Amino acid sequence: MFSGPSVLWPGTFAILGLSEATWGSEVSTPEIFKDLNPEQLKAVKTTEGPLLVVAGAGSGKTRVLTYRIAYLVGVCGIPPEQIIAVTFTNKAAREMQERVVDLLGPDSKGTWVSTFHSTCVRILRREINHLGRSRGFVIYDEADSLGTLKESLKLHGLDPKGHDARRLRWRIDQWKNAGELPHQAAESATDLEAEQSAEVYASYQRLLLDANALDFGDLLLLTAMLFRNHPEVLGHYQDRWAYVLIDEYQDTNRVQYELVNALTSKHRNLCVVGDPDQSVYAWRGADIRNILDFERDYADANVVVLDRNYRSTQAILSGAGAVVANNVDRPEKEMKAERGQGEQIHFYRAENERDEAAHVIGNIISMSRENDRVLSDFAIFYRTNAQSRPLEEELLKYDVPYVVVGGTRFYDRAEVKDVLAYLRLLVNPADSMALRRIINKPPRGIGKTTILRAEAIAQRDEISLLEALRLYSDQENRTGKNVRTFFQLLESMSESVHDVGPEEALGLVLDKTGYIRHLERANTPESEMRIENLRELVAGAGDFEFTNLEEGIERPVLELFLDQVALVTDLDNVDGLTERVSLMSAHSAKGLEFPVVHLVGMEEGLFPHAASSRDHEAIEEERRLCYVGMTRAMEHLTLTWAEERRRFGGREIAIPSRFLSEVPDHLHDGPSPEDSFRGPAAAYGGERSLDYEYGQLEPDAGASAGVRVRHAIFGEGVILKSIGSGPKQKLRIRFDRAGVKTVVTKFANLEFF
DNA sequence: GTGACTCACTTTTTT
DNA sequence: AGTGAGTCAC
Repeated sequence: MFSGPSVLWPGTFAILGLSEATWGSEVSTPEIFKDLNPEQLKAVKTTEGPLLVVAGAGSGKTRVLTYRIAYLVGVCGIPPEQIIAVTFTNKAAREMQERVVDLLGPDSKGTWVSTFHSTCVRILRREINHLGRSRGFVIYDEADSLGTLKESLKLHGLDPKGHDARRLRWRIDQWKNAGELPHQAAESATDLEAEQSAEVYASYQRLLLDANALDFGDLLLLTAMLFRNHPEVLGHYQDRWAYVLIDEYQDTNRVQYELVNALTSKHRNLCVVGDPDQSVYAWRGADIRNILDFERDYADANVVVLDRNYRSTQAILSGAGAVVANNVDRPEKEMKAERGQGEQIHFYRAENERDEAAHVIGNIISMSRENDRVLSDFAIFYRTNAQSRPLEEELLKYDVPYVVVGGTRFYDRAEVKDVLAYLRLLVNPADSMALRRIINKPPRGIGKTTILRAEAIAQRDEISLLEALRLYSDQENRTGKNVRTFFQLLESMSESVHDVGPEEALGLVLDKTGYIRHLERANTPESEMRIENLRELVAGAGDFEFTNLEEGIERPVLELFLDQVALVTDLDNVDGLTERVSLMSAHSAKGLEFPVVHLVGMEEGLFPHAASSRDHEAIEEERRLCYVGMTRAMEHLTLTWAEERRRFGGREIAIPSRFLSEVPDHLHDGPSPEDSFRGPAAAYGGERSLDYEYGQLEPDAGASAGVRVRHAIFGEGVILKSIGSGPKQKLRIRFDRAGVKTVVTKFANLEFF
């Protein structure tokens, strides 16, 4: 926990502008830096040239970053606006900003602390015209972007349904993460499928351009393009930011690497902070090589290793360390605990997910009564967001206040997206995804047929969907009338919406469209909740307006609001001050810490997740994720697993996670994971057996989703679902060659491996 | 064009 | 178990 004084040293600003030389060395270093250990101090004071800080879990990484900024400004006299610090979440950015202000006072605000994505948005809002595009672009979220991709699939005469679209969307994202434009993707394509995908990528980009929209990947990719093709623009930012700090460097992907490189290639004052053991975003294109190769890429780099852990007890740290030590592809590193041994890690074997929830919540309730514990001391982590439900039910049962971080974003709720889509359309009439979304919400008699026809016209005449639709208003039939009414509605809003803030604009939309009245008519608990959410949205817009009034307004507040909505996540709204138990995925937990942590669902197929058990690298990432989860705990850590779990509506037999058996016995109490192994499933316990040993699959034994099996006729496949139990147990299996089949376990003679 | 119904699929993790 | 897409009758 950060514990710096709120005022650093008297007369901070008296020393502004003084160089370190003026202050001499160690002796005259301001008092506050005595809080740092020698390595941390070195990381803070090595201000010139490239610096890699390998900061293990709990080693005071954020403290180093904030003190470094304080040092640069307060001691070296660097103007705050020449410093940029980039983080991964808005929350981390805000936290860092606050701490810097604590250290240096409000005048340090000129330092730019923000995420890669927000930084890119701000740059693009100023400079995107250099790429021949308009500054008024909108940011498409996942759903909009998937919708757009489906449109482009249609253009290619391909089936836009389900799986393929998602896979392709993912593929395009990977290209963007790698910094590749469509033509580069096409060049590197080695097979027909890749070629075709690259073509779809090209037309997808075309559609985005038509809608004047950027997806998440574009924010980074287009900024990289800007820097590639416009040295004068790059030069401006290189000079502006003479000192660059990057947090969570192990999670950067290739475009981000390129951006960082470009920005720092002139002054070379680059400080990156990261921990290879906490790299958990490879699936999103993060390239662990960025940190592993740092010393090669920057031959003159200084390296500081922070290996003292101030957060966790020895037991927790050793347990987590023992788990991650099983990774082969990992530089040798061991953390030293500064705190005492502490209590053992606790293991709990639950009958099912409800028993698991009851145990965890019971534990929290009884612990909250002792030792001055407050509810915000407690956190529950899981691998997948869907696991929050039984926990929430249990918390509700006992009236324990809690907050679920992540999962469905507030701004992803249908009603919220609808109303925001009206604003988006008003701000950017080219936004066809927004138009599609709201054209008939609430119902106004403009249905599928009309939209389909308008789409065809839009495509043929190369006009926007809105323009195409406008052609219908001349028709003297019912459709024509409905369309006219719709355009009148838009016009009645468009004039005033530009002159008012987001709060009023939302009110206007709700009023004119009759959206709330439509919900009220439904009069169900569901619709009431939606109305409640919309009120929350309006209130949130009011807050946004309020906090953004004093900032220098470069663009209409309404547009800033829409940017923020696109980039903000629930995680950004966690504040440790509220009296609540926190529930979140292990990914969301990164960067946080809690005195008491429960890590639930430690089962094969869940954690490590089934989707990751295919290859070795993915398993290692799961293991790092487990390490991240465990090392969030300061004093108390409980790992739980269930022997049986409801998943996809059916009951499934679960096998304890291999990570459990990687925690040395003497470091934990409670049952051993081996205790509950059923039959030959024991052979499936460790990674060794996963790769090399085989067993015969019998009913109820190890038949959980995600387990790979081999069938004499159908070949290899992966279990999707187990139905029933005992001799009648059946398995739904997706075979690599033969497709999805249902087999009776007893007769199928399956080998698993 | 709307609403009720069926069915398939979902679950990784997030800016 | 719950959602979203697709189908069908009005």
